[in-house]
Amino acid sequence: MTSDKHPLSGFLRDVTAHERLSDEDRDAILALPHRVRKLDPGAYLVREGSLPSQCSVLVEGFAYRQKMTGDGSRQILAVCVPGDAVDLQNIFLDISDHSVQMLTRGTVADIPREALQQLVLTRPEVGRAVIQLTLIEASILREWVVNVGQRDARERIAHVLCEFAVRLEARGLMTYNGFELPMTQEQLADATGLTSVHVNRVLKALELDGLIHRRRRHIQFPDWRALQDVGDFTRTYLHLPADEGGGTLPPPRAVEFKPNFS
Amino acid sequence: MTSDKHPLSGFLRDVTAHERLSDEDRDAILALPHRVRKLDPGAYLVREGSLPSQCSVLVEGFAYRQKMTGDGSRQILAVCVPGDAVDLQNIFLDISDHSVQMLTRGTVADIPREALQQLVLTRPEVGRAVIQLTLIEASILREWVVNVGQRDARERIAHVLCEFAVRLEARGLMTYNGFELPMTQEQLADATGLTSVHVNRVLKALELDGLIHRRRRHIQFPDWRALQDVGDFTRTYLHLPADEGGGTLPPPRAVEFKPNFS
DNA sequence: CGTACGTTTGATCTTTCTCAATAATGGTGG
DNA sequence: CCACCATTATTGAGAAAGATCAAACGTACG
Repeated sequence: MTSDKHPLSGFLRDVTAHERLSDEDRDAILALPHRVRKLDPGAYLVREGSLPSQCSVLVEGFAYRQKMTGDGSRQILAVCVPGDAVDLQNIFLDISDHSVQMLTRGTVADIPREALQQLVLTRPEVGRAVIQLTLIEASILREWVVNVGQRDARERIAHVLCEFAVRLEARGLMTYNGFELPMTQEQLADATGLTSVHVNRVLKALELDGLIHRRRRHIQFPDWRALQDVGDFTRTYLHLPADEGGGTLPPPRAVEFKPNFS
Repeated sequence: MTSDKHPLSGFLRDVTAHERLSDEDRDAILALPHRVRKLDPGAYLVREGSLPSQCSVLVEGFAYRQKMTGDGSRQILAVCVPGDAVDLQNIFLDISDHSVQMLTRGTVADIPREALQQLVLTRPEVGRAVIQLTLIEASILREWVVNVGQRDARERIAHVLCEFAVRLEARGLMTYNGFELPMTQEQLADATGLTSVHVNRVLKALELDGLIHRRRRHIQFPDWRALQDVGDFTRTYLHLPADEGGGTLPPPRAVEFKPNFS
């Protein structure tokens, strides 16, 4: 067990984000049997072609969904953040059609497949909430198809950065009006259908244009609105609960740079 | 009402494809209240941004999911075939993140949202079956990301054709070892993230190489195995029920061309 | 302190897009 | 049944975005 916090609390927060749940339902979720594991970057949570006997919830760290083509190239399909149930897809399907790997070091909680199935099928409100989670994932996936299918390199990268920013902010994972990009430029390339070389050039260009600010892997957004425009980004498809905002990065929180440099 | 066949029979077949259902559950599905409508090509079944009050099931004809970018280009996300519940996504989500339009003339059956919600939440086995349908849709979507993100034009087109062929065959909609492509080359382009001009050239090339045979919109597959190889196609991601076959187009059914021509 | 991995940059090559024009097709009204 | 119109399909030539190949530079970590 990790510290004082219940490993599934992030998951519970996620599940209840869209759906008020009774205390009973909430307790039932927290009472789910689970085993906590620490994992290194690259470790597999799900392997394409396998039948997983348990469903992992990401507790700390980041992971990514991924699928390989016949000639060995890789498409990254989604980035999982803490709280995400990493393979809801596989609760009711018998063969995993893609893999999930850790992006960073982190910890997961494994829940037996049957326990989760039972919970979802016997508690209608929990069922509804979990269905919503999978539908939102599908919505994000649709936007990825659009991103990779219709936008040019600059737009794609800007869009992905916006998506990360908003999703991380929604879970309070933004720092200094920016975030620690958990992926290499090569992984970013595999997520956008580009080459790492080209990703590098585009990042440079975005920075030159004052749309992002990079310091190591930390990325900040000096002009959040402009970046959204470049990336053709609108947050609706994320189906975030507090969607009254209308599309701004929460409180543009006094754009402060660490004055170390430049 | 159309002829002697129950409008929802195709949907029922779909739902029960992966999950044995009790007679009660089956009756409950067929007893769903619904209204049948005839629609012309281009008619909207769902409009992005709207909150649909009912869920349409496609009875006859084809439809497609679609999303527009800010600069007006369109990405086709999926093609719906008869039997598909066209907006399961929207049963439990309040704002549609994409549109669905008819591809051909056809008929749909509209089911009130609440009726379907009730059915899914109160009958665990039906719930499980419907969740499976949405998960399969997500799986297909993932493969589309891969297709558009990692494959070159020739591979993309070949892959999409293979997917159509297998999905149509699974519902007995193949004729003469081929099918009637329900879309223009421009729509095919929007589905693959290419230009209609380029789609045209690639189709020609595929035909020259003896991988497909075109006669009007009817497409046949003289060398089904080779086409799958070119398109890097494996049917696993479709999660078809009878998945013992291993990956061949059902019975290569005595490759017969209409001897009209060439 | 050196090795492995990630980033950055340059030069060149390909695929695919754009623009533009011409031919088929299918459907419609007379 | 035929002429006509609006789509859709096809083809060519030139432009561009992004890929590929190759090398140098940083940085992190054992």
